[in-house]
Amino acid sequence: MALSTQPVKGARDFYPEDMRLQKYIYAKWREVCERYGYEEYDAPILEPTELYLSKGNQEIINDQTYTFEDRGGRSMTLRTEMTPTVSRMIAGKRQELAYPARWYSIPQFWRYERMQRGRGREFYQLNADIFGIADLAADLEIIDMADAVMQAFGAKRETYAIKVNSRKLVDSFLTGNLGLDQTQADTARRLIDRMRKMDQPAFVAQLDAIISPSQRENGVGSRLLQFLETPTLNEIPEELLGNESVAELKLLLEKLGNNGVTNAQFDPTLMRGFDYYTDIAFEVFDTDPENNRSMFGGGRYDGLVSMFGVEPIPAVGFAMGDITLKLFLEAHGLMPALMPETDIYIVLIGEVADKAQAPIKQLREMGLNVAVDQTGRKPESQIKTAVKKGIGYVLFIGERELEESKFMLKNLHSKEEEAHSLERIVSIIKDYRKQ
RNA sequence: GUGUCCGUAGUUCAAUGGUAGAACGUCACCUUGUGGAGGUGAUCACGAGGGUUCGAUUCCCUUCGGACACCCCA
Repeated sequence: MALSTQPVKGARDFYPEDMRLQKYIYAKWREVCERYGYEEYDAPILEPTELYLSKGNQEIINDQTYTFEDRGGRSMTLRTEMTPTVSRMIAGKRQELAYPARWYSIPQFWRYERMQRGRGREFYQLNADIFGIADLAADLEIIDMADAVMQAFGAKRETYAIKVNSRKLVDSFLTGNLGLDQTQADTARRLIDRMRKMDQPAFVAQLDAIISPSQRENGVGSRLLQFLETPTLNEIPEELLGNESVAELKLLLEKLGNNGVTNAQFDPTLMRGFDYYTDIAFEVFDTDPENNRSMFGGGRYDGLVSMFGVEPIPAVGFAMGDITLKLFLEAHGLMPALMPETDIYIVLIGEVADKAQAPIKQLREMGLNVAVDQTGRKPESQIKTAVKKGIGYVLFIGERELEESKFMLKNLHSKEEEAHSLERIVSIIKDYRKQ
């Protein structure tokens, strides 16, 4: 039986045209991160399984990771997210780093999942984190940067919304104001996370199942519902007016607005998992009703670095995946027309391969990306290859050109052609690149 | 893990219980220094395995792969 030409299930091959888009995305990601002063880092794709276990969810490890034993009997896991890894790196050099540390990375991740739209088993994510700032300023910067990434791809603010919530606020409301115990609060958070996907009666029924009869008599259920339906922070229930998280959220949204990020809004149902986030959390949604999905998000995770047995370091970060981003770009007509990297395709005419080496080399030394056909086929076929590759120019090299040191350059879009010196060719191509 | 749908040339599709066609593509030639048109020719497929059957690409089962939803989403 023949070997399969397909990539492994759930993973993608990046053919050159796919890679071109990928490079475009990475370039934008890098550009924005570096504009905010973030430095790029990377780490191994393999981590010891304990790194993920210590977060406490055995089921995730068993069912949703690529985990195996290496030849030394160690349990290894292909990384499924970057936050534990970057926290490990920060913890490892905590004494010598200059804080605040602003780091970003574009790693590949593997999750053993059932595939569906916008989710494969292999994907890339931009991860950006800031360490060492406990103040709201860090949350502001991260959300502002997440927005800047969307802007860099040409997204209009009405096409996406940034929903913001505070884990601290929700926790203090559930356990403080409503008097739920920790187990109840955890269960309630999971339920709230799904609220937008359920109908109201089903939600209320499940909520009633969580709270005790005496709590129900105290109006716990209806108070929670009232909170969850808060449209804006100005309409927050009275019992939360003094909560400092409310003031922080207000300040955050106000400052975001001042930065021009006008599409950020409070959403009390936003939970964003329930693992390591400790305070502000946010998620960016596609507002298109056809694709009204959460695209990416982030938040504050002040406790994670201390998992390595060192003093905690405050941290805020976000991550956005390449697959969901591509869906967004497609849905909103933001896919760029990408040019091939090759500037010129050399068509050799006659037996001139040897003599053509010198001018070709000169073109490359002057900074052009030059591909030579090399097949010895007739010019027609060579040109067709260049057209198919999407290359902008063809340069003919035959006896005539070599004698005159002027080479016939043909623009494949305009079909115009003219003989030029190598220097002139270089300047024409460099002008073309700028378009 | 559950459910629904789907697998035919490189691609997009068709037909058929009696071993498959087209379009586009690719390659060659018409046209040995010039592409997108046209002509001629060639190339290339029933995902895999098993079952029913005289005979299966077609029906059934399994498996692999794909799409979507649920679950989950770190």
